[in-house]
Amino acid sequence: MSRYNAREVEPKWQKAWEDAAVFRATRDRDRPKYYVLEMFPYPSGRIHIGHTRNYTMGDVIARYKLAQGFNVLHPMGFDAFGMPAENAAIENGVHPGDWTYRNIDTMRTQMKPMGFSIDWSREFATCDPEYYAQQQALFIDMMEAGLIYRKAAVVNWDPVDQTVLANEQVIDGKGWRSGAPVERRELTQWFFAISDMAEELLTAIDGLEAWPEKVRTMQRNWIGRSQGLQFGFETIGAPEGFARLDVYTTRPDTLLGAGFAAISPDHPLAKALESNPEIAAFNAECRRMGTSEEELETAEKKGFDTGVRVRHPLDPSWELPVYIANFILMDYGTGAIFGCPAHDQRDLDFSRKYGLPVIDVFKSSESAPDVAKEAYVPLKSQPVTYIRGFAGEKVMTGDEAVAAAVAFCEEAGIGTGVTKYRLRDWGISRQRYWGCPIPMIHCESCGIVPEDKANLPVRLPDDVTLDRPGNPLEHHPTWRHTACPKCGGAATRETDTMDTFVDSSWYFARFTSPRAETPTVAEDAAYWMNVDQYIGGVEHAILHLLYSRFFARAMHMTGHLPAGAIEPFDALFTQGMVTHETYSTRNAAGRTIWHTPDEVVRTETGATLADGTPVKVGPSIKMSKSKKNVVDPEDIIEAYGADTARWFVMSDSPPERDVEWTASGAESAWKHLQRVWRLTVEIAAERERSAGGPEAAAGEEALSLLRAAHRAIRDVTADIEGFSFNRAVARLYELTNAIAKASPEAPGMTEARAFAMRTMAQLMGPMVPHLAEEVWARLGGEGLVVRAAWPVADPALLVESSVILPIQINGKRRGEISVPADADTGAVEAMVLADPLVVRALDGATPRRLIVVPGRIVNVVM
RNA sequence: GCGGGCGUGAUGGAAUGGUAGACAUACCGGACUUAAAAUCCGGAGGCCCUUGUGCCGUGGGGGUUCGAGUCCCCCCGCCCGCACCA
Repeated sequence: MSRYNAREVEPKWQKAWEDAAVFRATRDRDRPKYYVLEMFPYPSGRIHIGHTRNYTMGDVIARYKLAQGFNVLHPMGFDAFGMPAENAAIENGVHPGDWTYRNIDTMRTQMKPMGFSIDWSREFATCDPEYYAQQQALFIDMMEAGLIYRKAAVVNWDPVDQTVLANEQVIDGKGWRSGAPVERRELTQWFFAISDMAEELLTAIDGLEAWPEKVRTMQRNWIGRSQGLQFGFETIGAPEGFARLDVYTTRPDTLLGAGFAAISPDHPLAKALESNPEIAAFNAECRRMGTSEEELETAEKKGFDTGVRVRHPLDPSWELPVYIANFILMDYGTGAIFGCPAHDQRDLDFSRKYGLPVIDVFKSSESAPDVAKEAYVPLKSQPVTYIRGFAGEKVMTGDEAVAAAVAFCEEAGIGTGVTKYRLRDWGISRQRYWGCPIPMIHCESCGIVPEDKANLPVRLPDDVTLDRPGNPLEHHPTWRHTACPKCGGAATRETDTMDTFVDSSWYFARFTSPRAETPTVAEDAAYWMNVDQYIGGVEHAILHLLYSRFFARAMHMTGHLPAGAIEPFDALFTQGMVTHETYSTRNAAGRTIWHTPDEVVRTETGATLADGTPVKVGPSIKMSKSKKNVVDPEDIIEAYGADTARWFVMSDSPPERDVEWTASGAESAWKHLQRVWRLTVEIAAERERSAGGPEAAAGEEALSLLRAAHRAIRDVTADIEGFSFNRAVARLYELTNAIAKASPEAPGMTEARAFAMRTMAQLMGPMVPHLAEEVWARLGGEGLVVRAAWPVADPALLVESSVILPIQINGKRRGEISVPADADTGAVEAMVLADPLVVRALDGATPRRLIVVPGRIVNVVM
């Protein structure tokens, strides 16, 4: 029997799809549209198996919706600006653009044999001048709409390389290349005013019903709306101009538990005190830390007593010390707090360290002892007993107490209730070459003015030197010199480029009219938006998705998107990552050397290199180039074909969960597809033999197979709708087993088997499209299976005549009973009570309860 | 540190609060074969020399319920994000 030859079959059908332009998306008012999008890749070099999994998921949805009669848009592009291209340029002397476009070519070449239903005519890369020209136009429009401004912000500065470092380039407080201790430095930067939309972005989350709850929760927490009290401490011994110290607290109810006040090292008061050399030194030490929140929060808590005192707002005779503390963020609230150690673990740790008092404000109940071993931090919704309250009842919830405290303080003129957000404005300035130039011009007489739109794009120069420190655009000999678009005088260009997150914040809208001379085209955007199904990694749950939601609103405000598209992603699915074990050895210098999976031989006890050197097997983590734990899908395609790779990544693991890659899985996927193929050839031969003969009516066994096929239609459809691809695969295994077990000579079986197998071709088509076409064609399917309408289960073939109910006695399974499917509860109860098993168990007694869950279970409670 | 998630046989996993382990991998046995591969058929959570209408079993401990892998509380472990990685 001939083997299924993926190498021949797959290109054949890919050509057939291309010739028929099956995946070309064009506006068509007569068909409902469906826009499915996977987060586009960064062109890092090669596709890895994680991409394969991601795009196969999108492809299953796209092909399924196509079969359901939708006009499907399924585009692909490249998120092509970013640091790796510059790093490659520095390390290998290649131009970032050459490196990027070469990678894009490689990755496209790797993706095409996968047979994805992508409309490649819409492809673009964000580094294409045609794309970033429109991004610059958007920037100018957003500027005019008041969504962009400039302010000073803190960056990581490498004093040796004279460059700004990304957080990931700061390792243990040192620059990754220079090894020099990183400093914090202030630069004037461009900002998007996303925090102006904080409330809108927060409340609109409620409407995102087809988003995972966890992503909605993360976004809510990120925006971090809090209600609290802002008030001013009267200071004692503070420098000129600091008579008041404003603090913000979300727990004003704990004011009488105050132990100290603390300010950020970046607070103006902290800076004003730097004439004291000790304070200057402390602040400088704090500023040696990186800028990431994680680093600030996990660093050892340190403080410095400034000597300044503040008066407690409720008791002017009560003085509190003011510390500078390294864990206070200048960006949140007022950059100053009061510490309540009894009810905040961090404040407690701090108080212990510096010998500050700990005063309980409330307890869990009237009788609870006064304890201060551990900060008592109950949920704000939980009622507690106040022992040092000053407003409201003795027993109330934290929420009630906060409201009462705010009301009291407003009444007494101590402070005001305010709503604050954790969300900060989005700083987009990057002092790098390989990004979208910010289209602004600095003119001595006109100030900062936008470039004339007619002059867009502001192109990146090709001739740059990346091997010297600093921003390449800044030290390019001519690029920055230009004429002021307003007065025509000599002026200089902005040399900062945009954060690459900007590029990915509107690409989904660009796909609706990718070649237009404007960012979008109204009719196209109105027809195709929103993205009906967006698919991507959960690592983008916050930033990318939040920025995109902001951008969609900004694009609506500036006339580039319709009002209906301000929430651009109707449904979101976050797929898990593909992980793999890591393998490492140490070299003579003790440095860790990583090894790829194909360099390593697994043994029973561990792993070794080919030469027998023992290898340390590390945990299975996200595949990354740096850890070398990557698997190249090309190897699998070469050995087994694209369908095998697609089938494998869809089977076994639920798509939202991480999947650990193992080599054994691919071969079993291939075996299964071979089995489907053998059955197809067998059935095709049976049909040929019986051709022209009288058609036998379907007997009981054939009917049973038809029933199995219809159950598969019902279940696979539900599983695809619910993103349970692994279950859909299991259902298809069951159908294969049913077809294989059916006796070919049973009456009517030839056609029943052919029907079941054609159904299988349709149901597995979204996952293994090439094999599906081949099966479909061999068994008399009409046209291309990719164009065939999705099958519909016949309800008459789904009903069973009887069901088997397990019988529980006191919650433990003791037996089962077969009852007619249409028996009502009373009839089932009677049958259960008459069952010998139950009679014996009851031994003449009357059951206390009899629970019948129709179609599921019976529980007899004695 | 903060926010979010996950934890089920040897393995990947299945299970609207209702028969735990579907389906698959690996494994064991059988058929076919000179043999092997491939293929086909079958077995299988653990325990007991009590084989039963038995007991135990979904990271650990507690709770709600007629009934908990699923809901609630506490704990442990792992993973993701933390604003200049994409």
